[in-house]
Amino acid sequence: MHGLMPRKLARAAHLATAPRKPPRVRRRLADRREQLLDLGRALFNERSYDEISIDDIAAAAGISKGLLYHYFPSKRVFYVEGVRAAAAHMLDIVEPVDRDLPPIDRLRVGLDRYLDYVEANARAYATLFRSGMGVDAAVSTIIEETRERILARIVEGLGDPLRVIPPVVALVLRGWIGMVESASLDWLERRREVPRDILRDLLVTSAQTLVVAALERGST
Amino acid sequence: MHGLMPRKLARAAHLATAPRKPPRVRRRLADRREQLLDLGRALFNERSYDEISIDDIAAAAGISKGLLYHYFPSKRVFYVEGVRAAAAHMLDIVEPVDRDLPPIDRLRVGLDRYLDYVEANARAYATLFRSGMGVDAAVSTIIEETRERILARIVEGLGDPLRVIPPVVALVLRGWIGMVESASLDWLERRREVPRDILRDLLVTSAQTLVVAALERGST
DNA sequence: GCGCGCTATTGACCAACGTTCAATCGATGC
DNA sequence: GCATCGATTGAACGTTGGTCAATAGCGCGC
Repeated sequence: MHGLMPRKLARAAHLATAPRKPPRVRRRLADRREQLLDLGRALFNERSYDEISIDDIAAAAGISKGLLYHYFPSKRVFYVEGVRAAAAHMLDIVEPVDRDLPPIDRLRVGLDRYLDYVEANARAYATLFRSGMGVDAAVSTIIEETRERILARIVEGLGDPLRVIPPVVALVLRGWIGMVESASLDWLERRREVPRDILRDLLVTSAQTLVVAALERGST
Repeated sequence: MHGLMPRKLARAAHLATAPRKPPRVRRRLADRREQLLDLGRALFNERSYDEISIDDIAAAAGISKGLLYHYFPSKRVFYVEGVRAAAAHMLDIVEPVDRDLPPIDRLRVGLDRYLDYVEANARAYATLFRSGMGVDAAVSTIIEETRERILARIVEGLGDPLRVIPPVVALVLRGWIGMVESASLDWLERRREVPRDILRDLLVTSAQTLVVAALERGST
């Protein structure tokens, strides 16, 4: 597919009749970066990391392969940056829960927002959070940090009764987050069997019960 | 390291004095396959899928690159096959729980075995089960099947009281498995803070509490 | 309005990778 | 000993991630 036309001839043809080469479009740095990240998120939602080539990305973005390396030092970094953006996006959606609500209600509202996100970004959620981990250690780090931030919010919401969180409680809460994640993924495929409200309430009461159980077991 | 000696000379020398070209070693098919899978498991425990090249594997095994394709049709299949073996291995270790024990004890013993496995194969567990998912859809399938088989055993162990498992209970149990997995991974890095027995008991009582809560919420 | 510098953008290039295949060598049965 | 079968090799190929010098669009000073 390469040598159909001798070099000189090709160049001559180009200069003579101008075979409709699409004009260069210049963009601001931040613009392009964001456009590329958005595109990356879209692409990586449909196929996995190594099923998508740099050429695919460049073609889909309508730019040359080399330009990608002007914005990202490597494909890995590009991917990781996309994951980071997605994680931040999720945290943004789940974030703003009224500080005045009682702890349980805060948890319930937070979980509702979380499920909103999961439903709206089903594939993104599944591929980025569940499937992305193997690609790069940095991705695991991002996911762990995201979990830790969620944990921090919950603990903060727990508020008064516990000045210092015993390690057992932290452990159980981390486990609970894992439970939320896998139950959500599961629920995505079985939405017909279990209504969303039930799932949400179940997760809330699970958190309560688990913390209580942990306190009984762990502190004594 | 290759061109120190002109070709013809090298060949002549070979015919004359035999410059110690390592002799071919022939192996039975099953042997080699197993050897290669073991090696793969070892390698993939240390570095991720695309950090390890076919050449690396071949070199580590002391065979030529081409031979790998005599046993496995592709690198992906090779990797997936390794994951499958690891999953089977885990199920084998956790499997044989006395059928006569009361449900709770069965769960406790099973969890103990599970933690045995997790401790013994820490890195393998983390990389294969946590990080492997992104590489191939087949890996996700394997992991899901493994979870489903564990779930089936637990449900079977639940025994009499429930003839038919309500979807809510199944959902919660799947969530619980997710909790076990992430709590285990977490615990691996915090073993000093939380003793193993506490974790195990915590998970057992979690299961109990969760099922009870699910039955209360879901059936009514 | 004009050139000039800055940099976004390109396309050709490279090394490395996964994969294929004809040729070879070793053991095994006759 | 010889033929046969299959394990084993090494060279080759197409594709991929990544590099680089050259180019062309844009904003700035004049």
